[in-house]
Amino acid sequence: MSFLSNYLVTIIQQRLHNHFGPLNWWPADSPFEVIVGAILTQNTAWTNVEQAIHNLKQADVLSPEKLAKLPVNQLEELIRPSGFFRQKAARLQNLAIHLTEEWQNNLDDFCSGPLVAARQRLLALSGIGPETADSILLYAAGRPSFVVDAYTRRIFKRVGLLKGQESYDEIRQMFMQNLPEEVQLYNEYHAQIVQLAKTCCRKVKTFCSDCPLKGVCHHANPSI
DNA sequence: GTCCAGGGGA
DNA sequence: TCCCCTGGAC
Repeated sequence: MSFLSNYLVTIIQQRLHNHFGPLNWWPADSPFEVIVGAILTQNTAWTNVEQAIHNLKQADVLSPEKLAKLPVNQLEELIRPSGFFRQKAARLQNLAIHLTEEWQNNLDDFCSGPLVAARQRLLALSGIGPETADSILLYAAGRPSFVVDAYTRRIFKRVGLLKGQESYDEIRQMFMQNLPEEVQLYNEYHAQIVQLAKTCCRKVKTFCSDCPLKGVCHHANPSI
């Protein structure tokens, strides 16, 4: 990996941290709630997910045992605000049944072992792709697996570090090969990326003049 | 009222 | 490539 990638990946994290301060993700009361949130937030704004999780708490079904037993049409109604509610209800229930039947609801065991193996175990489940798997590993299990999302792609393409055709795993490797393997660093970095994407580095209406990456990013100043 | 943002599967 | 869906912005 080039010196330039290493320099940019590192300095961007520092800039974002200085600008936003520590963000202390993931906002949840338990590891299982993180897992549920990771599935519900697929292709969905977090505000919609909050309502769905609120509904699950109100109904007192936010545990693998209860989600496994809940009639799926009831689950669909509870999570409806998060969108794509039919597929997400099936995904959640499938995961809850898997955890209950194969892992005795022991999330530590489920996410333990070599990182590659734990990641494969997650990816084998229906409805868990790379981003959801890495979110669960990082934010529910506290394991050093960098999360890549649409925001990461957008920001680092604008910065000039990505062309746009890279695969998920290539981008993940770019971060992991250029950063020390620290859970807290991965945790904060992804949170900072999301924060930047929601404030300055939005999809269409950008606010480059307010951006903490001014001077580093091609988008704000194509002459760099 | 229309549009927009946003992962995974087939 | 297309389908799955919502709340919020405009």
